[in-house]
Amino acid sequence: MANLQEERPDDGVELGVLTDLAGYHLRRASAAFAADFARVLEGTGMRQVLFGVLSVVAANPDINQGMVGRSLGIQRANMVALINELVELNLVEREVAKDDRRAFALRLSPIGQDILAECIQRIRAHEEEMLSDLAHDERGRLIRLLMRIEAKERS
Amino acid sequence: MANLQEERPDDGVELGVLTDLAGYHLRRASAAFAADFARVLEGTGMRQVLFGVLSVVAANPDINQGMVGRSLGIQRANMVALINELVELNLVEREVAKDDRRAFALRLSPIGQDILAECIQRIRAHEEEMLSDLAHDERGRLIRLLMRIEAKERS
DNA sequence: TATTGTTATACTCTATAACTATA
DNA sequence: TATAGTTATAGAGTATAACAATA
Repeated sequence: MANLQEERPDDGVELGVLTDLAGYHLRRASAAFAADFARVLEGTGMRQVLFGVLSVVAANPDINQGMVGRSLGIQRANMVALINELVELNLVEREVAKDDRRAFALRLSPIGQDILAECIQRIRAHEEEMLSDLAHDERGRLIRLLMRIEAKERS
Repeated sequence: MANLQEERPDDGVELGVLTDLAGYHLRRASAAFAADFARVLEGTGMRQVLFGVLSVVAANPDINQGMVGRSLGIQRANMVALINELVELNLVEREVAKDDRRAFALRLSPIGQDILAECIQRIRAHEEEMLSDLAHDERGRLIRLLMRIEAKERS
């Protein structure tokens, strides 16, 4: 890994060992993305996590909370408030599952589909902006590298 | 030997539009890193953020809180408790700055230097583990890509 | 006036344990 | 016994506004 130490865009402040730690840069890049994300979704009532839930529910009609949570790395307990929020916003419909009366079957409402579509449009523009310095093949390469790191997670 | 880790709890669940969003994968990869990080630093009393502060203070003796915060993207107000914590742990020494009586000059204590060294050792091993699937040139490429995204952040 | 550190505050995200009702 | 959803709770991280001392 060639000398990253020489690339120091900060105001004279050295980052020390952080400079060449992937974990640090992952954190900062992720935070940079998230900070702008809030601005991008302003007015839609959506947040990063809620959008994630909408996306998974849209792609898996009648999925239940637990499975949504597991796919996104969200605890069962923390899913409750998120789903309540989406139901109260009339974005998600929640019915007792026909095959398992403990579970809820989740679906997007028509409004939920509209909101999701609107968010997707904004988010695609946001990605375009954040990744504008990266060539097209670099973007794909980045995502593939990130997926290999995600796969390393231990439960 | 069968690999038990192979069992993915989100089997069959589609992520929808998230699948090819860099922001999503950034978030998940960053979370994967952070989750293991806590385990790696267990017993040292350190956390991701505290380690970041130690690293910057070590690299910039007599730096003040505000500059540390700015370099790491931490608000002034939130730096207070972090520095207090490090001072109470006897890892950081805090003196009124000679050239500016509003500010504190921060330095690592001898113990702080030891703890930092210990953390660096563990973190390097952690990085090695998390990035074991990536070739050496891929790791450098990943960090460079991430730095270009960080640079996109708006203040 | 601007800046350094500070307090107070609030919201989100995350993590755990214990409960209920079904399976 | 195990699982789906729930409640309660607590700890972090993050964000803003306002203040005192100093520049």
